[in-house]
Amino acid sequence: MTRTYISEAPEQVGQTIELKGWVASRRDHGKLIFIDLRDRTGVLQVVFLGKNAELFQQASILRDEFVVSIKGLVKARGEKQINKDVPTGSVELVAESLEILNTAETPVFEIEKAPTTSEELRMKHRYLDMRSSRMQNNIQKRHQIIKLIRDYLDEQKFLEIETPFLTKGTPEGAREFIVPARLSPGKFFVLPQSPQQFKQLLMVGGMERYFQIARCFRDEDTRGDRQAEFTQLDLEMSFVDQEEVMVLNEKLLISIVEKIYPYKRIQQIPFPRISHAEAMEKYGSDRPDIREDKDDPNLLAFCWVVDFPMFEKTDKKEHHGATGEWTFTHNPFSAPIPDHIQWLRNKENIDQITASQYDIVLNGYEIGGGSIRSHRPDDLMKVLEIIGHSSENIQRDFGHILTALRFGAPPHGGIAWGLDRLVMILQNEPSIRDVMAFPKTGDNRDLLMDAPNDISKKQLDDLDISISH
RNA sequence: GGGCUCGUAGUGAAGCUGGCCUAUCACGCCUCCCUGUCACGGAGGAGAUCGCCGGUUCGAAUCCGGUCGGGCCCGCCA
Repeated sequence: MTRTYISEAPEQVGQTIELKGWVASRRDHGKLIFIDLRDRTGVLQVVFLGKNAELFQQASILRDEFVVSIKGLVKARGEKQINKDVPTGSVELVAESLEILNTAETPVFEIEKAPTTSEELRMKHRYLDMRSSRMQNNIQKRHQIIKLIRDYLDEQKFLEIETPFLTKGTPEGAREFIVPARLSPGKFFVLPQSPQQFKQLLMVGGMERYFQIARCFRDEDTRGDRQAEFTQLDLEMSFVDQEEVMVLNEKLLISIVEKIYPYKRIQQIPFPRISHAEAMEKYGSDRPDIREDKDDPNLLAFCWVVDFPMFEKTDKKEHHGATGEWTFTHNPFSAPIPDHIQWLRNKENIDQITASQYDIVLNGYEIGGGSIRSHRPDDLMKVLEIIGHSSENIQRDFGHILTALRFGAPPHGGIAWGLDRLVMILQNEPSIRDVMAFPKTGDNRDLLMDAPNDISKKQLDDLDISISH
C-alpha cells in the first residue's frame, strides 16, 4: 500500500489509505482517542475507537512527535463534526492499524509555539522548529520561488552553471573567509563573496546567458538581513544593454509574485525608476521605501534606483586596496553609461560620470544590484587607475580578468539578487534567519552543530598552521 | 571595534524602588476519570535554589562589578 499525503486525504472518502507522519496532538476521551497527524502537507484528525481493544491500547501510548504509520478508512464527518478551521476538517481517518515507527522525547518547545520561542532554542533544535507550519511554509515557498526562477530563466535560454567555492581573494570588498591549501603549504584559498569575476569569465567564454543560485560568503558582522553565508540569484547576459537586463528581472519578479503570492499587490508596474540623486534627496536613502501604506503586509513596492555616480571622493587613506582620492561606488567592473564612456577614457569630469548601475529595491530593502560591465580591458584599467591602484596591484589582483577581456570579451551585464532577503520580505518574516534552513547567530556561530570549533593538532600540523594563543 | 537590550521550572511570561518569594501565572509533562473532541474537559501531582562568578548588606531573583549566551543598532558589508 502506498503512502497517501494528508492533503490528499479529503478526496479519498470511502477508501482505505495509509498515512505516515508525526503526532501533533492527542485528545484522549477514555474510550475514544483523537490524534492530529501531521505530515509535510498538513494535519488530519485520526480516530481510534474503543471497540478494537488491542489497537486502542496501542494508541493510548502515543505522545506528541511520535512517528507513526496509520492505516484506516477515510470517513466524511457528520454535519456537527466538521471543523472549518482546518483544510482537512470535513473528513477524518478511522484507524484500522497503527505502527509506531519511532518514539520521541517530549519536545523542548511545543512545535506550533516555535514562533514565540527564543531564537536560541529554535536554532539549537532547528529540526523541531522546522516542523512548525511557519517554517514549513517558509522553506516550501523558498523552494517554489527558486523553482520558478529556474524554469523562467531556462525558458529565456539561460544556463545554470556552478562556479568554484575554493578561489582567490581580492583586496577590495568584504573581509573574506580563508581556507588553508594543504597541497600548497602556507597558501590559502578564499571563499567567494560573490561569483562576480567568474560570471564575467563565463561571458568571455561564450556562455552568453548564465545564472546560478549561488552561495556567497562574507566574513563581516551580521544583521537581521545579513548572514555571513547567504544565497544570491546571480545572473549575467551577453550582448545586452541596461534596459534589457532590467526588463527581464522585472518580469521575473512580477511572475514570482503573481504565481506564488497572488493575494499580494504590487504598488506600481512598471516599477518606478528613481535616480540615486532623487532617492537621496526625497527619501534620504539609496534604498527608498516608497510604500503608500507601510502597515499593509500584502503591499509590495518595488523600485529601481539608477544613475549612480560612478566615483565619489574618499577621505580614507586606503580603500579597496587602492590609495587614490576617488573610489568607486559599487564595484570596479561597472561601466559608465554609454554617454559618459568618453569621459572615463579621457579621465575627465570624473565626479559627473554616471555608472550603468541599477539596484532593485523592495519595501526599503535592497534586494539586488547590477550593472553593465566594462568589457574592454582599457576601460577597466582606467577605473582602476582613477581609484589609485598601483600597476603592480592591478596585475596581481585583476591580471586574470584583464587578460581575459583582451580575447574578445562581448559586451555584457547582469545582476545579483539577495535571495534570502527577497524571500524574507515576501514571507513577511522579520529576519532572513527565518527563511534559511540552518542559519547562524549574530556572531556567526552554528548552535546546532556547535561550529566553529577547535580542530585537532594533527589537522593543524597537516596544514603547517600553528595557533599563537 | 563601539553602543543598547534580554537571560526566572521543559516553554513563554510576572516579580526586579532589597525582607510580605517557603518565587506567581499560562502552556507542556506525569497519574486517574471521561465515546465526538479538535490548542477537548475534569481531579490530583511532579518540576526553578532566578545564566555563571564575585561584591555590597543582618538579608539579594531584586543593587554593583565581571563573565557567558541570545537579539538589535553604528562601524563594516566593493
